[in-house]
Amino acid sequence: MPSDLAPAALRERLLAVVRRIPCGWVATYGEVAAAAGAPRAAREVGRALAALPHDTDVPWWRVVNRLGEISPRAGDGPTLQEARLRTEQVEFDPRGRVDLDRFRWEEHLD
DNA sequence: CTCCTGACTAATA
DNA sequence: CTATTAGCCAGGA
Repeated sequence: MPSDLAPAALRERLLAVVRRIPCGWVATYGEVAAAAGAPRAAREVGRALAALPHDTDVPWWRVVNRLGEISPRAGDGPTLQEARLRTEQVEFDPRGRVDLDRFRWEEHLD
């Protein structure tokens, strides 16, 4: 597998993976990176999502961290992300976490 | 070029 | 459970 992709190309590939996450499912940053062929690019996933325009077609809200939590980011809170996931029938624990055993999207199930 | 930062993870303590 | 350390890698100053 290609491990040395141009940074810009990698970003597009990561976003392409996110676009494939079905409604009602979530994926972790590490999963998205691995599916894109760059298992060490989890941080790049977060950066790519942060740079998305408001009118993007990329379902950025379906990406959570390895614990099933909405990763805290600078600025405004993650309430919008949680609301969008709830709209898709994704459930949250009292701790504010998604049960990855039930809602984690795995590429081979695509 | 170096240095710092971060929507990440993993391993310890 | 929390705290610390380390590895990671693209961007920005």
